[in-house]
Amino acid sequence: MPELPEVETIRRTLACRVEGRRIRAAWFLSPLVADGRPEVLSARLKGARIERLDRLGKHLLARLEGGATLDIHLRMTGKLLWNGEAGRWARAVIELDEGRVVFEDIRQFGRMRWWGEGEGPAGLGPDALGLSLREFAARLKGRRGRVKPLLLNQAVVAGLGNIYVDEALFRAGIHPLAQARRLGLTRMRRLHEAIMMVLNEAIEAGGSSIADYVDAEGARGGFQEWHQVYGRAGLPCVRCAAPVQRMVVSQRGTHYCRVCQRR
DNA sequence: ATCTATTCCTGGCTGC
DNA sequence: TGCAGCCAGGAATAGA
Repeated sequence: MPELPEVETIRRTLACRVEGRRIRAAWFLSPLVADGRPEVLSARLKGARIERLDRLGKHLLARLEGGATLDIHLRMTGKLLWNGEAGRWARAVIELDEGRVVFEDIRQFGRMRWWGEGEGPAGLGPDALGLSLREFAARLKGRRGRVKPLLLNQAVVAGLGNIYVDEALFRAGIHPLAQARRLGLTRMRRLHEAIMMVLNEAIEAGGSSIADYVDAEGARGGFQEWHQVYGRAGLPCVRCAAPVQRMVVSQRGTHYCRVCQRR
């Protein structure tokens, strides 16, 4: 599942390949194109130069000459492969003046969208990476609700998903069902630090490869080896040896230690 | 505002 | 070996 560290790793492995290149041709399969018809997107992209590859939360943003943006969201199983083959799971191919980008997506949840000049993905909070403690605390304090659903909400903080929320909450010693606005400054600071640490370490490791994720060169990530709770239900907690618990929160598998994580 | 359930989708896994 | 049934979950959506 590409979350912030995986999308950032893809951005880093792809940016040097596509920045400055011109799009010769592109095709897309429905329903990949979120807003409009695939052939309209193809026509818009033809001949455009990619100035820069940015990231906001889990969105990859290809900044095009003239101010438009191609917004790419990988959702669950989307991959962007540099010079990949247009095989069984290809949903889009973007041919550049040198090389090509193949979008593969087994489960077809991924979406691409065109934004005109001055437009962009709507309703996103600030990117999780580089978010200050002050702003982070303010955004959680102003909300009712439990901490895990809030951290998963992209309008609150952009970029966190199921894996990194579980990992950050464990490292901060906070229960996923804790009321966010009742977290004191100490625990808020610990949570902020845990998020930064987990995201930075995961980027350093090239992301987490549970099943499908690979970067633009086809390389798997290594951070799954460092997961402390995610996917470890029933195994001993790395801190206290009590079995890691699993429950469902917001329709998502939630992994935590009932000894180390307090409400 | 916050919550839950539903939808999309298919490879991989479990159990028989 | 085959097969049915379930599971994984990001985000949009509807309804309570």
